[in-house]
Amino acid sequence: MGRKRTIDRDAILDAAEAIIGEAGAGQLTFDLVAARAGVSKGGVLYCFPSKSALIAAMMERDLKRFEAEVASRFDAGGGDRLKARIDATHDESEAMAARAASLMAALLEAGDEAEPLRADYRGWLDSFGDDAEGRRRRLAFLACEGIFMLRGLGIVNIDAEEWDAIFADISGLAADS
Amino acid sequence: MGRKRTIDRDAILDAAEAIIGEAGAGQLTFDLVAARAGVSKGGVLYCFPSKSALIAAMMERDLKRFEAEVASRFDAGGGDRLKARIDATHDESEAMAARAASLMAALLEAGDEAEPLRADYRGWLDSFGDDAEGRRRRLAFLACEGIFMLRGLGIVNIDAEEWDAIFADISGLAADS
DNA sequence: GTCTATATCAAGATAGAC
DNA sequence: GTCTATCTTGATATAGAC
Repeated sequence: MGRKRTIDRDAILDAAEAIIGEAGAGQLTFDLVAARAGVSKGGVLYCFPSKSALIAAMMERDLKRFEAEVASRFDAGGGDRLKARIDATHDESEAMAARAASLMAALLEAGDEAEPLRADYRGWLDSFGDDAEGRRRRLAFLACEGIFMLRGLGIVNIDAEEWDAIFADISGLAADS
Repeated sequence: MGRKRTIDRDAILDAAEAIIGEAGAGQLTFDLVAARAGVSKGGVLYCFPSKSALIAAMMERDLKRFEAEVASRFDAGGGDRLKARIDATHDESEAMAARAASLMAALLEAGDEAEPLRADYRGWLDSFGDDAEGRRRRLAFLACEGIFMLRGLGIVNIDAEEWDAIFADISGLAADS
């Protein structure tokens, strides 16, 4: 919260998000972001010294939001973190899902900057026990990721009805089979 | 099979594949591809008029290979196409899987050129019935895609043991639960 | 310390020579 | 049908204004 900073990092991230939402990750350029955020290109680069830094920052913000959403459902609900995560994925806006998937894809080449994301996923995979229940819940987790990515990457279009049906099945598998 | 064409399209695709395999999709440039294939940059661009066309061609070739693999397992095995596909994914080389996932990601912005891929996935989703068995098999399909993408995109590292265990569970879910 | 303006360089794409 | 020369855009580095 430094008093000195007059450029608003969040405003830049908002602008970048808007561009991705409207035109896709391929259109994300410093020129566009700068224009949209009302900052000079150099100013953007001062805050985010490379494109992968910018993308990593967007991803980190989204990841935090998503984790907060999961935590809130976890606290409200029955104490099942996996169920909270599945429900959060189910309800996530299409815009946020598309952004998440394309950011994941964009981070592919970014190496170290994707670490928080990798740690999150590795943690989930390690959280399942080796017994029948743990393995069943791991399948539910993977199915949730599978449909999330297929939709987010634009590989399949899924209407609300199919989406709800699939998540009902995933929840069922996580809960009991 | 045009007699006139002296540039070997497959040789260009081989070169592009080699680059992605060694250095990642981010290093794929026309200059590198041309040098590696022993053709001029213009020659490459004559065959593949844009980068997304080149990527789509790589993807289409990989998709054909994969479908052939599935078909061969389907013919040899017990007549279960889903099982054939799950097994083919399980056994797919890490190199091909990484390429497949990063090509999917790269095709994100390519619009129409990803159509064959979309059609393939949509066909799979539509192939499952609405009864308990169909829905269970759909979950197995999605879990298979989930782990495939998470590994292919480099989001999680999975050793052979974990990989085999997961696919054993996926096969079990597809077969009976 | 924070930011703007400008320079540089790589890479996708095009036009036209051969 | 293929290749060379060239254009254009976007990512990044630098110089210096405030």
